[in-house]
Amino acid sequence: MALPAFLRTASLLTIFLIYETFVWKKEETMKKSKKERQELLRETIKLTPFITDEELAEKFSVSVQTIRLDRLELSIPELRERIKSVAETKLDDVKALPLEEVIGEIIDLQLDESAISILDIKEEHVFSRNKIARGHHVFAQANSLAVAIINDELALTAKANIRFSRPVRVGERVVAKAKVKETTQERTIVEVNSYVENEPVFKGEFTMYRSAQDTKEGS
Amino acid sequence: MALPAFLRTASLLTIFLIYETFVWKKEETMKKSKKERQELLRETIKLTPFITDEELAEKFSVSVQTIRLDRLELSIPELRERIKSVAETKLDDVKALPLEEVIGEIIDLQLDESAISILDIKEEHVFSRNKIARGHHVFAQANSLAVAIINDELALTAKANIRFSRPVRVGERVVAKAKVKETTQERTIVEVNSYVENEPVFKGEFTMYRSAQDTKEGS
DNA sequence: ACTACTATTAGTACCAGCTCTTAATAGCAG
DNA sequence: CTGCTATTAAGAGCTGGTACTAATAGTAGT
Repeated sequence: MALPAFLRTASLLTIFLIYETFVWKKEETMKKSKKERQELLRETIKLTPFITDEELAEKFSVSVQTIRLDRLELSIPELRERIKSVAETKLDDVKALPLEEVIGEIIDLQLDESAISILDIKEEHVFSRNKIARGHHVFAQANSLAVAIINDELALTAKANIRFSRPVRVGERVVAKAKVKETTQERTIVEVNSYVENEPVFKGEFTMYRSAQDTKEGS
Repeated sequence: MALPAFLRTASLLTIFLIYETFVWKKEETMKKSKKERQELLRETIKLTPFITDEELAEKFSVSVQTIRLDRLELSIPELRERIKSVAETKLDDVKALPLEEVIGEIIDLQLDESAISILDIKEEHVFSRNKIARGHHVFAQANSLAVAIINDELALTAKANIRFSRPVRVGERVVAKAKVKETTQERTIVEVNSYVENEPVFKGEFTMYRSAQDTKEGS
């Protein structure tokens, strides 16, 4: 993962968890020692990189200057640089091919035509009992692909008709191939077929609503 | 596709290609008309969003002010805003990752009869652009419930027919109610209806294979 | 030729969010 | 009481802008 240095050691999961919560309580009333504060500072910026010195100062109940001194000592770049490097790794990712809101890695994308993504089934995708992938992961890969293929501001899944033709096991690589079957003004029908080594495992027809900013449901 | 507006119509591949190349020749010697220039400007920023007005001014051999007027007319945000929105979609990616085991909290379970689960839609479930939940989360909740209701060692989703009837937004609580409709030796048909405050948002019919230790696919 | 209008350019004041530097102050340990 | 660290403050300067006013050039219409 091409993450910038100030983010690199954070668990991605944690990032989002805390990023989400975002309820910035001041770090207690008691003042921390310099070391403690700097450690927390480092964590804080790692978790919520888009935070100004001023906000940090308030959070830790110290002056802005202290925060800047801390950043200097910890070699943490300023906000705008942090934003920029996040944005840059984003562009990197575009190069590397994996895409946004997508489960699975998109390896080919012809907008409004066809797309291919792969998903490696790992332990976290399967039932521990039998090592068979939970269906919703395979569905999510296909659904994500159906969303990604739509070259429009908004794409929402309205309907889907799916069939799992054989179980997928841990270690297997699912290749999903999406093809646009039909396009009307408002909706697009996308067919997704998923395979493990050329053997079909999943087939789905997705009716996607496009653009119309508030129509049906979301994916 | 959660790309910022100023990027939205560009091919991702193209973005990086040109971004990479980055050899900025001045746009000819001849001055273009306003319309031509603005069109090129829009393209240029789409392809290389990290470009300052000054650089653009040089590229088009006009003054910085003209570039700013153009951006104003074209509603293209300033550099720092552009960088920021690219960075934000990057954080979306991080946020979008988790899709755990059992989705939703099961609050009632009558094996082989009915079941209810709730899922609170949080930031990580939605598209940041419009705060609408990604379909696969709503699907996953229903599918998980369909699996849980089966009183057997193994339950795999074989087929599903689903429909999203209205978008679910962040902050809303989805209540999924599952009911067993039909049971034969090998398979069970489960109907799941999901609501937000009694308003239907999702409906699905799941055909589940039970027990038969290796039949169909996984959920 | 005069007027109207568009496009372009210039200049000023202001902003966020910094960096860099100098300097003052508080608190504590030896 | 001295020396040291930590903290805070104050000020200049930077980048990449926004917002606004105003001057100028060129072209078209009458």
